[in-house]
Amino acid sequence: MFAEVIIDQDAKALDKVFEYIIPQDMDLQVGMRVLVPFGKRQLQGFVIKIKDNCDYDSEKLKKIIEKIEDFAAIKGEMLEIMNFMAKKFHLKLASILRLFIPAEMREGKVKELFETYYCLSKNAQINISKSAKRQLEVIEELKNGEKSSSYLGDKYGYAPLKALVEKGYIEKEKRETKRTPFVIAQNDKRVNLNEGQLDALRRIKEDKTYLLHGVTGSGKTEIYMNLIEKVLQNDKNAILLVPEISLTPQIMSNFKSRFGDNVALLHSGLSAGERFDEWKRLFSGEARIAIGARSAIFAPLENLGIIIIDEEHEGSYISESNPRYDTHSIAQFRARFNKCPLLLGSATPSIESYQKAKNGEYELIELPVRANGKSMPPVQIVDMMEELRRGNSSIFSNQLIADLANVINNKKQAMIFMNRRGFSSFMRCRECGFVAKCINCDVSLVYHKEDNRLKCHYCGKQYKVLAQCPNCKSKNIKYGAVGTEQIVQKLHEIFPDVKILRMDNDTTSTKNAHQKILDEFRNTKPCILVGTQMIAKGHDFEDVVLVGIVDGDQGLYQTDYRSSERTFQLITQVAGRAGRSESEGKVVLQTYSPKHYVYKFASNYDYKGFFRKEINIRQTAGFPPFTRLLRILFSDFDENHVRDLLKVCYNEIAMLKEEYGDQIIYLDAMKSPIKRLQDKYRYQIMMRLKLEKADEIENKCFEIVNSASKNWVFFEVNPQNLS
DNA sequence: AGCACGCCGACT
DNA sequence: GTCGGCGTGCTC
Repeated sequence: MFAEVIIDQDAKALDKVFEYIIPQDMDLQVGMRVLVPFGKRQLQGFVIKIKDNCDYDSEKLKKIIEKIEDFAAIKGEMLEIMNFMAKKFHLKLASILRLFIPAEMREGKVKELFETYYCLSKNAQINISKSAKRQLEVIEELKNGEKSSSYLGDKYGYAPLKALVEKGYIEKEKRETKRTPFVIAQNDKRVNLNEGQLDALRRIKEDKTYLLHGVTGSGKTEIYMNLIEKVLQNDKNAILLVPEISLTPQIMSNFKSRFGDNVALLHSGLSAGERFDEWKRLFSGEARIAIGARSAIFAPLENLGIIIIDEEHEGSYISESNPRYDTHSIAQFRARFNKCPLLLGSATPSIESYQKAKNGEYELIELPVRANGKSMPPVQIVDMMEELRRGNSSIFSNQLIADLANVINNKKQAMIFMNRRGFSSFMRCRECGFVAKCINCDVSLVYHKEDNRLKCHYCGKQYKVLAQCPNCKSKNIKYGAVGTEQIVQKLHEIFPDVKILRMDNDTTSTKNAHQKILDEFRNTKPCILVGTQMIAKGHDFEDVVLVGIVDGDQGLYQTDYRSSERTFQLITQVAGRAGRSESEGKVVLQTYSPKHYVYKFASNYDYKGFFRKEINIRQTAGFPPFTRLLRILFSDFDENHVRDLLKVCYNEIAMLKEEYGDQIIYLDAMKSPIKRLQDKYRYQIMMRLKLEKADEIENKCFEIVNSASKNWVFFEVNPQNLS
């Protein structure tokens, strides 16, 4: 018998099947990891197939040395996923397989942690002299149940333990320790579902994809819990994906208290060991619900009864580094493989998903009202251009300051939101609000400090920096953005006696910083919390009565076709933080483009209106979901080398135009916006394709690039942000 | 990836 | 003459 093996090395040259002889006495299964001779070395590999005959020269075949584990770490379904991903995302097989098992296993340090426990021996006549005080104390302690050796040793010393064992009064037990991450379990508070929720529950049962469009606070989580409960009752398993940023202790403990040890939590706070333990609990069937960020889609569960992606519009579901994949398609694949529902939930679905729901590709379920019956807080749009004209050139409008003062007087709380993502910034006229855009692409130009130029990230066209506004001739032109730090500082000047907390990437780098800031905020009144996107997620603070969005435009001119969509999503989400309880809430939205359609729809919480407008624009401008953007990234230490390779590939791809004509809407080669990263020079080919032949063209491009380059080249479809 | 083979320059 | 540089090619 022969085995097809993928060598566990992340190199292009090894990205193929190698065949080996299976020794007579070895009972090998597909999906097992093995040690194989490879040239002069011994390497680890994954068995992906077992067969009777071999395709390679049988003289040259070598024997598998040994199995690494006695079980198949990669289950059958995962191999299917591997093939799917390799085709769809153009990835190396080994790099996909590595996603399926915890890092802990791969390093070759599969350490099962054992801990010794002590318990009282059954029917032993205990007779200890009064002088052995410690021993008596140990016996007392053990009457309440078993205790770990480390605990007892620490408390009483090891000598008494040893003595008790020798006398046969207590017994040792070695047990594998499950480092199940500690979560504070709350009471499992069950809520009565409203009619909308019940209807959703009834409908979600078939082998298809559902889009649950439920306004903020409409009780989506409760639906998820009920669906998962039903799945467990049917002896099936479930995966729930949440954005990393939403994996707060509150959310986790909600699920823990509802489902107990059935839940395996996979989040970034876990140590490698903890992650491995949770993986094992899923693998063995001990845990049947995987909850985690995007990589939890690879949970080693079989017989899935449902897959849920919460906040489906979140960009973090797309992996933008190393193995680049998008979670939606993998979830889709697994759901179809298991013939179970895939549920996408969001208050602000992505344009792509909503379009699919409109097409009938997904089934749309709507929850138009909040579970508590309350309406969303009113949004007041403040025209910052008008403020400027009135002589207020600070970052805060008079309105926002007045509202903040009011909050402080009433000993309530406020959140100030700063949308600052990415490192690039656009150019804007301070007088008239003009923003420089590319003539070809109608996206905002990015200001590049190092060569003092404006560039279009979609077509690569460069422009001279403007000294004067072409619209109003003003010279008051601004580049760059305000940061959270600056906001905190300015607020301090205005409200010197008020506690102001900051929460962003800088202040939450340490392990529990996140929680600490939130706890402090919860217990301080009045208080202002200033932060980035991370304050926008699922934290309910009863006394937050004001949400201020300092610069709504930050996201709007982020130079990509999704910027309006993201801005809408963000405003809706941030607004949802205000007035969660009895107190009335309010949102103040500052903008330099008060007439922009995003603000009109967002301030009315009109998702459908926004969708109609946005989908129209996408269609007219030829952006996804009506086209496919393709980015091929080349990088190498040797700049001449990348440039040559780029040229060769570009020329060959350009020839595809003969064959495909206007199917290729746009094609160009350029430097990548980040020209050098980790000492490697980066160049890219950008393409925009019509959908009909997009797969075909993409595959041909891959073939061209793959055969021209000895290194791996990265393909990205509809990239989130270009760098 | 990593290891050998191989074909060029400069050293005891 | 030989030692060692790294370019190229192979690993079932």
